[in-house]
Amino acid sequence: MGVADGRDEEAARHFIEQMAMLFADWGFPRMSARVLITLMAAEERGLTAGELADRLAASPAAISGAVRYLAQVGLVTRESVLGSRSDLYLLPDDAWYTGTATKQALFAQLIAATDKGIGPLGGPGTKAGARMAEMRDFFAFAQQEMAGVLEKWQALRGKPPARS
Amino acid sequence: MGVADGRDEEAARHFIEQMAMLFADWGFPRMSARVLITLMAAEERGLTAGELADRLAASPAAISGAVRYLAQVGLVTRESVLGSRSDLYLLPDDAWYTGTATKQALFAQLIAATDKGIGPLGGPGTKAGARMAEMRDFFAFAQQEMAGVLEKWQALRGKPPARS
DNA sequence: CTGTTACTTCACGTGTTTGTGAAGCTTCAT
DNA sequence: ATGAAGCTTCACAAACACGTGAAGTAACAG
Repeated sequence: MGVADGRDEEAARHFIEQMAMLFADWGFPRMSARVLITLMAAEERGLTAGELADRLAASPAAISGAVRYLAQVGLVTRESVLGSRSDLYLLPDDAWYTGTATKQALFAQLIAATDKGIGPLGGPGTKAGARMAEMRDFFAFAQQEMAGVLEKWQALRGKPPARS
Repeated sequence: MGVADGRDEEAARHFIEQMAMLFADWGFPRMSARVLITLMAAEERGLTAGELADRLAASPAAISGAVRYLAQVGLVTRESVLGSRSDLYLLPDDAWYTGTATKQALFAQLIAATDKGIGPLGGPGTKAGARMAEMRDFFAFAQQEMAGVLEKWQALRGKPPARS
């Protein structure tokens, strides 16, 4: 096959920017999103900060900040290269799992907050209280189900390969 | 029962602001989030724009904008009151279902974009292409599972009540 | 030890998002 | 008709996030 087996740098750039902006809508800082997608779109195993700056035509400062955020939420890993001061940044294998799991924390916050609100609103007997209780239940349900979905995915895709 | 059966306006206010900001993190415009939670926390069946402006100490303009957004994404309904120029804004019964379903559209966009990217990156045979393909599969899987979760919720909670 | 490379941190300029005040419409009351 | 209440729209001001340039710091090379 292989109609499209030469990489089209021009199109790749455009694609990266598109995807990155989609992730930005999803809540990522813009440059972090760009770095994330650039790593994903790289043939290399990982990229250095300098390479990222090059490919994105961005300042080292911007890369630094972007990478810090990504590392914090576990979507990027640092690997120091011997004999060079450049670290290599790479995506963890379970990037999507991690990314989604991170969102789970927000759910937990929401559930906890909702629960605390029922009292001040007059208790579960009031309309307001009842609405809050239902919301809490919905999100608790969703959270639990999501966890199940992630497990299912790992079972389907995450396990089989395991090649060294 | 009834330890907390008087509504504590002070605490309620604080709670509303807290929750609203959580929803804002989730992607809502701030004022829209506040309106949403205020409606949820109200004993009344619905509130007018004026009442919302009062309770939130915000300008009518802000309410107007906030409500427009919420109506657009289906999280609020307008009901005109006879003999008054004020419309009543209320939450649809399936607010959470709707809200979550709305997010599904973003997933679809992401999946489509990812799929389009595989070609420019050199096809599914390349590392980059393979990564994109896996990402597409992950989100497609998640999307499908989420739909199942919503159905399950409706079966559990949505159906039973149906009191007039 | 000195120089160079590569990243990080800091202070600033820019653009976007938010909410306000004022003016304009529309609908009900007189 | 005329008045008035209630939204909505518009133009602007404040707050914030973003990314750049310049200065600082650390690590390897000679």
